Amino acid sequence: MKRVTIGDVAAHAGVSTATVSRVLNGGLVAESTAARVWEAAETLGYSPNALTRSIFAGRASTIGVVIRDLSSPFYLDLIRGIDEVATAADSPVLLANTNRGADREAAQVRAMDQQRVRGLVITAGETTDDHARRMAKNGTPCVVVARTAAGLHSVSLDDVAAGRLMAGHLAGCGRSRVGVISGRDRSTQVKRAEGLRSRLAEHGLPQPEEVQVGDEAEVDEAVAALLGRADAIVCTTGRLTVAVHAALTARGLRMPDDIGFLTMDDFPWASALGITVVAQPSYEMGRRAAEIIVEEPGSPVEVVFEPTLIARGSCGHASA
Amino acid sequence: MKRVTIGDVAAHAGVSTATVSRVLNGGLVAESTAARVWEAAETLGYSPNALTRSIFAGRASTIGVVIRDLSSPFYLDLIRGIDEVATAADSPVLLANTNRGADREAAQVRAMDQQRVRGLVITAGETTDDHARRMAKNGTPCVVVARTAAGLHSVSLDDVAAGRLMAGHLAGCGRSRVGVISGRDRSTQVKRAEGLRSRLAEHGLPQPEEVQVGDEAEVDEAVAALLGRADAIVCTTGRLTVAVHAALTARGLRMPDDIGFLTMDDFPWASALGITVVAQPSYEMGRRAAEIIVEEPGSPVEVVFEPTLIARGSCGHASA
DNA sequence: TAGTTGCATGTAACTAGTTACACCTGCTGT
DNA sequence: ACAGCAGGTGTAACTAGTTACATGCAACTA
Repeated sequence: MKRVTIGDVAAHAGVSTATVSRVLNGGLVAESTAARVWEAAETLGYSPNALTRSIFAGRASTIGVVIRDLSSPFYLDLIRGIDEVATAADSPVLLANTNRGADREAAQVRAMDQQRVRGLVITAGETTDDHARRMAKNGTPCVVVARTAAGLHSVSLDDVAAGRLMAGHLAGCGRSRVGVISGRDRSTQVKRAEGLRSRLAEHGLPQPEEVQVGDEAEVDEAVAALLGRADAIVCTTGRLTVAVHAALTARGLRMPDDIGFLTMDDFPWASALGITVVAQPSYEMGRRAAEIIVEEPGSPVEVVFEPTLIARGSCGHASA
Repeated sequence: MKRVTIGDVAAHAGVSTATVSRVLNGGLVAESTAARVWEAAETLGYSPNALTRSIFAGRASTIGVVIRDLSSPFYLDLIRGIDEVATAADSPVLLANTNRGADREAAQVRAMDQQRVRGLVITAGETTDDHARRMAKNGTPCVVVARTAAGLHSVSLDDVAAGRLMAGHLAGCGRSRVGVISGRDRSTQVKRAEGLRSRLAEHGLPQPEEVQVGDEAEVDEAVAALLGRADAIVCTTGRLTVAVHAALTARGLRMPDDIGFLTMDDFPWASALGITVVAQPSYEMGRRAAEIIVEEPGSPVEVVFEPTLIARGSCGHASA
């Protein structure tokens, strides 16, 4: 039950702990001694304590990730990207889900700080930015994902461009009365709606009607409010795609004939369902966020990714 | 840049580090002293080092999770369940993805051991069991998910029952020639096929034809090999559902009329697509696994969950 | 042969906390 | 008046490692 320590290995090999440490970390040691130490470590089943190493190094090897919403496909791919880079850098990923609770977000960021993570990827509201900036000042690189934040690294999407892509496609498909269902959170949603509006205006189309929705439960009502007055429903957040799609099909509406449907974020089944989406390169964004942490640039880096439209017909087909 | 330590707080409040520690952890301290310490901690922006605490406690507060396949919906829900319980127990989750590489699995389990995780949830092949048992002997509760393992805790599905559920539904829908597409891995697949075969036999139906598939790329070929000889395709692993479904629809086959389709693991879009599945309670399984770690039972616990059939018509409808 | 060099190793101080123990008050009981 | 006790606090040893520095010893040089 008692853990094997470096001292046990040292005693077994008949050397000091300093020598064992040197063998493990590649210092100057005679080959015969090294062999004895390796053998002792092997027979005792020694597993070096990463925590102790970290306290000496001043920080842990782990990369922290605070996730708003573990069930969203966007965040899942983001984590995959982060994990990929982290594993390559020998950094385990410390994950914390917040379920979009502001208090829980703050608590998790604080917890990550206490764990002395090597760096932190944050997908949380602005409330956590102050703490993140304090961490950054202490030498912990913090990367905000899906929006920008003054004084912090960020990896985000050109949300205005995403909105404009959507509007361009809608116009190309001959849709003129657009109903928008958007999430209640932050800047992302505002910018996408902004891009949508500006480009619709450029096409001489009327401004869209917009309904903000907190969670899945409110979606059906929102759809009901828009139907009749719209020939296309746009959903500006990927996490509501299932719910909006369900609300439409539950009414017997067929896409694209009865109604156009356009949403954010690609997902595995979009192709099978023929749903047109504006995709973000979520996996790449995760990779980039983790890379920033590994590289530790001196001044704030702002990476903006471009969205892509993947046309699959749920909104009709654009005329060239 | 230099981190605030307990010593700094102590100096600022004019007390010893022991007193600060007592204030933070609720020892015997005069109220006036405590107030001075809290104030000092506040003004200096003190954030206690969880690593140092852990090394004293002998282990970290984190719960490790080794995941085979981050893109599978089953594992995602599992993580959500684990995270939920872990957060309630003030334990961050240390996540490691292995992409189904045996060497990477072993390396990640070893890494978790070195991080001195409080407990470990493993969804990996049998190769890692030896190391897990060694960890268990050292006092780290290890829970194997999706299969059982001698001497270790486990949370799994009654896979034979899952196979039998599938066979029962197929028989009820009047399907007689069953083609099975299964993953190449471990016992899970074997048991599901076993359950399937036994119950098909009980119904007097011919034994199914089975094709094992390594990854998505091989699915189309497997489907091609089964078509014509089967009136229903069964997929015994959720991670191939998208690929099998795509292979079927790519051939213009409609479900359930042209071919029956039945697969494992529920997912958000199954309902929209009308796909009949045998579901595992993945979120609950994650919760249970984490609970075992928090409770630390003395002897190995084996929890087996029951699968549920969710009929949605992709295989036809069972007659009563 | 004495001095220099350099490899191999041990000693001890360090990381940032926790905690057993000793100590000093000040109050109560006899 | 003095022992006894309890509350409050500091000292120092402890966790499991890393590393700067000192030392020992052999080989090589002068």
